[in-house]
Amino acid sequence: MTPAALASVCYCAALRKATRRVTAIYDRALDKHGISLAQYSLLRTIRRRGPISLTELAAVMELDRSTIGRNVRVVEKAGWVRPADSLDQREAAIALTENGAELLLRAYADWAATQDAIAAKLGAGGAEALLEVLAGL
Amino acid sequence: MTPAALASVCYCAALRKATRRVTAIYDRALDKHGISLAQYSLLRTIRRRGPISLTELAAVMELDRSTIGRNVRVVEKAGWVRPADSLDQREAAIALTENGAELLLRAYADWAATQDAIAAKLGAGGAEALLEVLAGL
DNA sequence: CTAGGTTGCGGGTATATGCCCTCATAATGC
DNA sequence: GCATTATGAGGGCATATACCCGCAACCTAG
Repeated sequence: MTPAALASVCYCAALRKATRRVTAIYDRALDKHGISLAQYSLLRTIRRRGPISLTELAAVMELDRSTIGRNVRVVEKAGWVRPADSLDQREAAIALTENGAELLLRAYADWAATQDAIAAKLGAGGAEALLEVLAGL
Repeated sequence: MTPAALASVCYCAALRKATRRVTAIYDRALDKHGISLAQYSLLRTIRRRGPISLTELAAVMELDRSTIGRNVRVVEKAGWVRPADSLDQREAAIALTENGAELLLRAYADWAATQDAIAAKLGAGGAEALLEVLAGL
């Protein structure tokens, strides 16, 4: 049997299914703050990388530039992100607002609790192992 | 340090990023057949589960019913899927067409090669381990 | 200092995804 | 047998995602 025949389960389909499942868990935990996991992740990245251009943000998050543009538009409309100054007139640099920073603080406990729940489900060492495997993909 | 503080990397964000990356790899491999990984996976499930209702298909794939409805509409328009008979008048049962079955056969080699490439990247035992971990999520 | 290439974004288009509401059909209780 | 409940789809709405194209601003050769 070839390896592929052995693995009749598609790695990609399995990844996608697990991602949907896990995303739903985080989304439910963050729902009371009016934010999705994708948005929480976006804001966290913006907080860490300070004022940042859309292109650089896209590179960091490995998302298409246009995707970043649209996603940022949503959190900007919500008041969590604002345009930031930039020397390059082409650049649309953005930064976290006070409201955005406060939201991240408010939501942190729920995010962390979910992290712990996932880690517990993965068992001892499983969480680190998962992150390592995912990073290798 | 709490477990959450240790794991400053969000499991969900890591999963989502890896899934985007891997999906892009499969999508590129399947592109010459005019099909995406998501569609390939959908067709494969329809082939295996024979004529099936949208609700059952949604349950099997763990997707929202409305999502399945839309995704099926796309592959149906492409001629890979057709409506099937059903006793329940409410049900929209569907089945693979000849074209759909042939497409799956044509695309198989490229899918399998991608599977092997991913397995190689994961190393010995890594692939099985990944599937096991994902199934546990 | 201008011409041409480069880079940064936005918009158009399409799929993928989920939630909610509505409608039609089935099943069930009385 | 009819009223109520349950089930199956579909449509509206919103976000997430990618690709391509065009425009504007930069930058660099000459």
